[in-house]
Amino acid sequence: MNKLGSICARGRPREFCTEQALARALEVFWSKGYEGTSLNDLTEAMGINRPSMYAAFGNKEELFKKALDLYEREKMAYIGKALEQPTARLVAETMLRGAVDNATGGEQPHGCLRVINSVACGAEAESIRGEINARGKLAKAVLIERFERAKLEGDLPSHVDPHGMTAVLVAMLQGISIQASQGASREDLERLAQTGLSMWPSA
Amino acid sequence: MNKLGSICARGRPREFCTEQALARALEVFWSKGYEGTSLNDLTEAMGINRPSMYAAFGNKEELFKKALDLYEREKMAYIGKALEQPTARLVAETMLRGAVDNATGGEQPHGCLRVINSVACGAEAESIRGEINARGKLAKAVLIERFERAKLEGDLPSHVDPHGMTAVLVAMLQGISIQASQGASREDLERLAQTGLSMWPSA
DNA sequence: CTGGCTTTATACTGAACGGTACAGAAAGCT
DNA sequence: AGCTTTCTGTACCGTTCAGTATAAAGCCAG
Repeated sequence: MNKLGSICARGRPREFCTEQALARALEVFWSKGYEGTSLNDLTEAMGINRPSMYAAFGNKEELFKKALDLYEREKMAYIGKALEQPTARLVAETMLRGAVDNATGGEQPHGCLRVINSVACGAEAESIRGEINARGKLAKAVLIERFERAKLEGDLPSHVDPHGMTAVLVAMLQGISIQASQGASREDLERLAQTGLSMWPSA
Repeated sequence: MNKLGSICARGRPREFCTEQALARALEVFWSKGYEGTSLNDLTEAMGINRPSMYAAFGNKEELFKKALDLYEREKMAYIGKALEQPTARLVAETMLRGAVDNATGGEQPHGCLRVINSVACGAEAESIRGEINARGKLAKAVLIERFERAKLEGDLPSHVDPHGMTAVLVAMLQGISIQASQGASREDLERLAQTGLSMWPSA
């Protein structure tokens, strides 16, 4: 034990930065999806070899979840900002613009990590899909609550259905994600967002 | 050669119905996606063994494309009906309702075969994704043309952007598909469609 | 019946997958 | 120094994948 009680790094020190490696892993998962990413893809992008990855992150699934946490912290921050907006319309506008920015931020447009993996393929990814759907359900509930408040505050007409409104907005966000991963240009997506916004009910 | 020139089935006759087998394969692809479906899944569902499948359909990829043809012929017929509707609003309504019906037709709701596989994972499915995106692009072009006509005919306001309108409608259809595959109920999806329709611009 | 043709069924191939055993290398502790 | 602890690199494990070689089974024409 160290006399000073300091964190003593015994044994050979790690030769890579875990945060940087996680960021690299996120990039790969983001462009290829969970199942489409192999351990070779990951270790190559992370610049480490397999046992190091297992020691640092557990396994492929845990690595993905940690990458997903990072993704939500960094790339989905606009959702938090959106919910703080004063009107329902501004909530929607902030989310739509955030989704477009997020989808077209990289070299070539690619869909939201969540949306991509919520429809993943094999039985291998069942747990991943469950995790993502749970997080999505939570976000939906928050949006519904926000739109119910908007009705009370009068910036959403009384005839609208908050559940339906949320489902439509989420559908637009999912559409942005899918069309981006299908190769839509930034202009295409901006027209989608703009038109969707022009259809938003006014109080 | 047969004297009568009739189709003479030489050799051992096939013991299964190809159309029925293809329909079974479609069911599996529809619920598991292209990459999520293994040859074991397929042959088990089709009730035949591997070499029979290869002899009858070529390989997994060709089998999928034939299943996709069948899917579009049977399950996406509503798109043709939609385009024939007299107004843009009715086009949208027919498509939205058709998508909801299609997604909730089976035992449990599952997304559109196209949407599911347009975001498929690995490099294995690159060709599949290309095929699907090409077909989707075509459908989008037809919709844009339809909405341009609607503007000329005056049942869509002059300020709307047909490209944007199409992208929004397609996003709603994709959203229906994704939310269905995430386990949304029929009621959820109907509220999505209803609310989306209530936002449709009136002439 | 015999020979030719096609579908069956079994069992296999090579490659890729996620995950790991093991030996060597690099640091701190006593 | 010598020991312990942790990380690195290689080489491997068992499993699953799409696809196929091979031979038996079934049907026709002659």
